Amino acid sequence: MGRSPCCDESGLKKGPWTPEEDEKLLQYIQKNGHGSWRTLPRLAGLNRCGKSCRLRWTNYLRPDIKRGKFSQEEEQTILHLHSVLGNKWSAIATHLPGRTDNEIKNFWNTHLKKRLIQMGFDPMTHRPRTDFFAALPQLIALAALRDQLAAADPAAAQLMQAGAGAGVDVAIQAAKLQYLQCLLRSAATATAPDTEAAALGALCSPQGTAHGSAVPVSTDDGGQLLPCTFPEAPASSTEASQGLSSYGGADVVDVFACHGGGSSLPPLADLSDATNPADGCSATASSSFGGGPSSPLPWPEFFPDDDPFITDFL
DNA sequence: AATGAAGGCAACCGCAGAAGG
DNA sequence: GCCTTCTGCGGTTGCCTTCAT
Repeated sequence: MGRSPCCDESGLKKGPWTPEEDEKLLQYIQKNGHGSWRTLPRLAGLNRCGKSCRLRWTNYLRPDIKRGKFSQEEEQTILHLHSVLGNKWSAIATHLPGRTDNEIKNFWNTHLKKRLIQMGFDPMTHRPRTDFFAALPQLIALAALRDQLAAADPAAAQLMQAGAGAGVDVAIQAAKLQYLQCLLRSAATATAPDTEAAALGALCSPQGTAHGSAVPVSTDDGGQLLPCTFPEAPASSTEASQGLSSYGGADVVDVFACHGGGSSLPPLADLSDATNPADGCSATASSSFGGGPSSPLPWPEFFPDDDPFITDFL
């Protein structure tokens, strides 16, 4: 392009806005409208570039801006829309009255994205991260090593328990939870209608409204999407669920539930087909860890019948 | 109480597309 | 059709605040 940025002009102020500047900009726009952003600063008596004025207005001074924490509903809406639209912050912002694209973007980057990663989801695709399962054998091996150490040398095992061992426990429990979500998703995707709007709606399980919320969102073409509900996942008394919940309490559970029902993306072979050898859930489980055909779950070692994790879940 | 780390947010930068001449 | 200008968007940065040690 080669066009020099408008702010290159020397002498123009940058950085945080002062209350006086805000007042000038606010009064000018309320009186005259913003018109041409290029000429606005001069007309309003501001030593700023037009771009800076526009940003200040759209992200902060606009009277219809809603400030404060994002509600649960807004959070879910962002997650849904991001799974469909990607990083189209302005498009997402149109579905959240009073929220700016910048605010949503910041919220995504500082909260939601991290949370998805912690839960083992790829924040861009909203799918379970395959590397999570790929790393599982190593984690299992570490856990086994710790157990052997415990038998041979309790002191050494204690040391390990205090270090990596604890992390392994959490990882294994997280894997269990994710695996179960995969199983649930397999069932859910089998019945999901094949339309974008319905897929968005199907991001959430239809049952359960314990503290769920219905979030009707519009599609770009003006259509109304199915309202989404966010069921409360079964509480677990295990360390794993406690550990996961500590990332965000009920929020995490809700997000998980929301991501457990499918997506607008093409059906995943590795998720929808539990017998698929490439299945990130079942193949790794059954082939690598020897789940027998008699077991209702492919990972009998990890899902014993009396596992509180399972009993809580079922 | 002091200090460093981490988190959160406002603002800037550069690019792309639309609009106008 | 081409060039220039303007606007809007998404990514990134840097400062301020909060939290942990």
